[in-house]
Amino acid sequence: MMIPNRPAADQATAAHDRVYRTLRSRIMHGETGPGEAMTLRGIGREFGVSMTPAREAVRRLVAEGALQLSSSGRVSTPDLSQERIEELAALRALLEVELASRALPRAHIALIERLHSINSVIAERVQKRDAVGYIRSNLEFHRTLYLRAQAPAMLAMAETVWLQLGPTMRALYGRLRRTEAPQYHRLIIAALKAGDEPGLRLAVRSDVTQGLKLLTR
Amino acid sequence: MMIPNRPAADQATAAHDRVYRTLRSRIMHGETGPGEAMTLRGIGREFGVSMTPAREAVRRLVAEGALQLSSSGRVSTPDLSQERIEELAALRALLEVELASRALPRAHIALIERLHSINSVIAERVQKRDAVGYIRSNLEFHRTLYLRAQAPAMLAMAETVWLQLGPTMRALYGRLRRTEAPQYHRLIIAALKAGDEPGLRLAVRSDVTQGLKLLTR
DNA sequence: CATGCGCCCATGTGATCACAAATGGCCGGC
DNA sequence: GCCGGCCATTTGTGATCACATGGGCGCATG
Repeated sequence: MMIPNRPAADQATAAHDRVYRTLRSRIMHGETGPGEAMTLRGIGREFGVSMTPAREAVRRLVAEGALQLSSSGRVSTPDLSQERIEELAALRALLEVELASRALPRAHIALIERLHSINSVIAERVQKRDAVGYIRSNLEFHRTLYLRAQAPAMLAMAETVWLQLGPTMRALYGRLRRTEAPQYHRLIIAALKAGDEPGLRLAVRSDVTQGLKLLTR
Repeated sequence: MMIPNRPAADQATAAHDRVYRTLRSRIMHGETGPGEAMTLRGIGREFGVSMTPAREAVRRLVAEGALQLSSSGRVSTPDLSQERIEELAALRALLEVELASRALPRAHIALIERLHSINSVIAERVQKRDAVGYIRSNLEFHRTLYLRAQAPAMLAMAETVWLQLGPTMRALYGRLRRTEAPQYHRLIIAALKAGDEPGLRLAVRSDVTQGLKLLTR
């Protein structure tokens, strides 16, 4: 039996939460491919915990759609159907356009500069063909903007959609042979600067659905 | 009418799933008030299971926002702030308008008749001052319509919002001294019959946000 | 060589136990 | 009479165990 040492005040998070967060980050940022299987004992072994916290973390991720349970209880990252991907993209558009719109009146210059700097990180990742890094920075760009919307429930929903799309996104951006930062991010920044709400809505919608388009053809 | 919660494809469900479904239904339909506390051992005792399945069910409900964990891990139904309620109402509007819009081209006469019949059940519940029955039938009305949208992910998100609003809804409709079925449901049905999409969007939006209005004043 | 069958082990599920922390009430002091 | 600290009990967390089941792999057979 493990000795439940008290690691003082720095690590207040429970074990299952640490497992949950790590797995969630992996899935959301495309570090695991679609249909990848995992076992509770395997997770427990990796994190040095028993099956109990592993199970709780997995349950939570299943509830968020980040993982799938087969009929026999086996867990794996979901392999999304074409319709499901389109639906999730539509959800992204719906939610993120609204979030951007709500963030617009609160977007002062410091935010715009921060977005600009994240955008150059994205360009860097793109040139290095670093898919995971690209996805991570791309999501950071969006999250940074949406945080200004002061709408935590809505942002949480958007992140849930990102999570579900995570494993698919790597495959998606893998076949995306681009060498420059996404053009629509520049449009988003421009619309923010100009206070142009219709333009912002269009730019966000385009940015969010662009990936889909090159998957369906 | 019984609870048409799920397609009922699986009857031999695991214990934690039975606990989960029961608690979820209770919370969504306003059978538990806001801020109500529960214990894992208590849940286990009620359902005749150990703490393990109770914990899994609770974790899942926490992930969906149906339950809240205090800093010490105590679980309770959330007591939503005013801003949170408004945000969730905005989410309902956003998602459900889209769902209704997608359902419109697929809404044939049988669906409309079914909605009409559910609506008379609602009227009955209203007259009996049966808050839980009212909420249940009201959600059934919406779910019946949205099922036609063929957008399971979007519907799941809408249900998650209903779940989060559940405990608040009873308090809400408790102070709603109405004696007739909601007028906007009739507008929704009329718009469906006429194939009037803008009218439908407006009617759904109005129906969904009406409850909020009488809470904020 | 291909195919089908059966067995073994890996895997998920749920119960129970040990432990630490928080909670709530009780008692004593002021 | 009121307040504060102390202790018993309740509660969540995580480990371990017993059990049923499904999957995969090897072996036998046509």
